[in-house]
Amino acid sequence: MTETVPRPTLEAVAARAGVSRATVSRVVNGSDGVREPLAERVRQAVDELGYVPNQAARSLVTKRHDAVAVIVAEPETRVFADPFFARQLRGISKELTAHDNQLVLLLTEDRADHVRVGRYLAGGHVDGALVFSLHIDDPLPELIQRAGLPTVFGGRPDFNGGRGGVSYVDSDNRGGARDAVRHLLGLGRRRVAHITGALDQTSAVDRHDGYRDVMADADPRLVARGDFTPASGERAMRELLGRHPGLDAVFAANDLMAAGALRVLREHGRRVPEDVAVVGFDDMLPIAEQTEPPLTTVRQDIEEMGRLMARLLLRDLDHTGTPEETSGARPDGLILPTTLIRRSSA
Amino acid sequence: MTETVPRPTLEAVAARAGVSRATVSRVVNGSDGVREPLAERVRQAVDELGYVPNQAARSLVTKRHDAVAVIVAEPETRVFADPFFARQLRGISKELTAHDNQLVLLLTEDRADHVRVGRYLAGGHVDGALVFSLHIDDPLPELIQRAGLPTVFGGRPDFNGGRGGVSYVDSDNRGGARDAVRHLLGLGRRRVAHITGALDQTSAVDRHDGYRDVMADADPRLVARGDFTPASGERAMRELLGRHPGLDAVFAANDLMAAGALRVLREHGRRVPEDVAVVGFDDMLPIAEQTEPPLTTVRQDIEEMGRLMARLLLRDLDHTGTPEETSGARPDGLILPTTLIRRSSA
DNA sequence: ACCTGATCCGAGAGCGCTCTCCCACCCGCG
DNA sequence: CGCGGGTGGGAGAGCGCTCTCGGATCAGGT
Repeated sequence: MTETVPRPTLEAVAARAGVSRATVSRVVNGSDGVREPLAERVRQAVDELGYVPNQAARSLVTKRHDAVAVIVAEPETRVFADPFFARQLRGISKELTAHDNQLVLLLTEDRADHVRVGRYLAGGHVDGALVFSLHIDDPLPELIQRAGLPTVFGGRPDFNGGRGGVSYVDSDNRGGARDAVRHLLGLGRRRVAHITGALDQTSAVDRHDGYRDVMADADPRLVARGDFTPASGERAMRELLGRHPGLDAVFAANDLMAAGALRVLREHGRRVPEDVAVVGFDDMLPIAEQTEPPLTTVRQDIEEMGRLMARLLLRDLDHTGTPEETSGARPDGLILPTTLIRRSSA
Repeated sequence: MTETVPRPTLEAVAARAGVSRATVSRVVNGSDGVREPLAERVRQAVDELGYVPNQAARSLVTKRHDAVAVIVAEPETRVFADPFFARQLRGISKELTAHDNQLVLLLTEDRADHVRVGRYLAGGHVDGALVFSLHIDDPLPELIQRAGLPTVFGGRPDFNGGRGGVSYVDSDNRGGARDAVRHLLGLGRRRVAHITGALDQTSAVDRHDGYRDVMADADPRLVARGDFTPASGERAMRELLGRHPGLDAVFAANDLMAAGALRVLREHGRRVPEDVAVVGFDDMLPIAEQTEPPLTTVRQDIEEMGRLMARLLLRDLDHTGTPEETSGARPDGLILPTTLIRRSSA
């Protein structure tokens, strides 16, 4: 059926244009040193034959692959329940394709996968890696750094030995949390509670820190621990209501938990926002818009985050010519601003 | 900092083991014809040097890449708002890595991207493609098929000239819809309305067809058109309520629209499920569980779908040796069963 | 007119691997 | 004890490209 037509080679193009392989190569790769009439003839031959360079042959000699790995650690299914992943991927994809790089996706679940990923990276198939490590003490980040590939992390990683020189992109979780709490204070609320996320993730820790920055001397009983799931939001809300019935506001570390909290508040006859104001985090759509009432929340530009990760990495990869600059001048972390989205819940 | 140590080559391993390159190659690729004492010596040399084959050099001669492209067309952002994409990707990823294949992700948005994708596929970087085309009359599928690569589609594609021989994996949208409607009838409902999805997608068409299979002679005014968004669900529900106030059940083509319908029903003082029973489609979490009341819906095993797509493709790719079998015996479509998940809304 | 230098292009090596020969060796048989 | 078939292992070509190097060409200066 589909006859596998042998693809034209550099040689063929050269023959047709009546030049040497070297010249065709020069034209194809856009290097100067080929005068106009000749260059045009080559370009025409390329078009006529529909020539496309063989990437394998090329990287065999250049040692570049124009490909980067995106590694997503997802021991839990939860990662996949939210739409962030896709957004981030899209940001990355856009930036990558704009620079003619391919995106090789590596999804990992367990230790066995880690080994595989390590081998893959060491195997020199890609020029760099973009890594999403969600959990503190995840061995993956270190493992990857040790592979010696240029790497950018999504979300602040937490290395045991903070060696510095780790580049990453993250949202301003702490600042966003501060904004959320200040907004509640601005509404005249004084007993602002907090439902934390899973504290084995830096984002949850940072949001909690942001809350404490503003509510430094608040009653510690105003803080209940959640794990980012809706059920944990409900549980935490009940807990808070039980031990601190007088609370007049809640800042949940994500929208899912905020949605859970909302349900419990309604159950208990508390009106939102009149009796208790609620603020979430993420602006996870369509959830945040669909709660009752619609959720006031902290938005992070997740797609931009992906784009920046890719940009950072690509810039690193271009530094091939200057070995001296490679060691110093590394931009450690890049923090993206967040925006408070005001809906009806606060 | 990270000294780029030159990776050991086949040559180096051969030297260390005291054999020829060919022998090492044989051992590494698991082909027989190397006797045990020698083979062991080679394996040891491989370990000691930490040898990893250079994929570029390998595919240069084998013309295989052990990589498949996953192409996602997403002219609209909507695709990214739902978690399906990620699930499917995970299914694909699992199957692929189990067979030592890489996943190259290609996200497209507009015509320009189509050209790029076409070139990429023609460029022979991957052995096959997995394609998600969401819209009828999307030019991408044809374009990809023309590239001559083995391809499997996610969701029933809609070619103008139904040439057959197109392999795809899809959920049993029609059967699932029938189940949903029959369930409503089983509840004693008689005036069952339907909110369609965007009818430029085969999934929406099929679900609509399923509804009509069961409600063949229903009042056509019981059908309102939506486009899979929550807002369209609300709009459609209002429309239905307006022109057919006596309806006692609604089958929405997805959960997002069902959630919108639920809100409108509440607004109008209709109790769910007492006055109006509601069934959705997708079992999109966490939405489906979080509505009030929790949604009865049709679940599709989205991860399995991804896995099957990959499996189908890989099987196709293995058929390299037998050119005769390639033309015939192609499994056109694979339809996955759906399950009705009973919650409180119906 | 001759030399110098810059510029353009071609020849050829070689990237790391696979795979087809082909030779050497082992065994069993006559 | 020699011969043939079978089998294990090596030699070497070649996949399609890049890139260095050197030769040719051309211009300008003296």
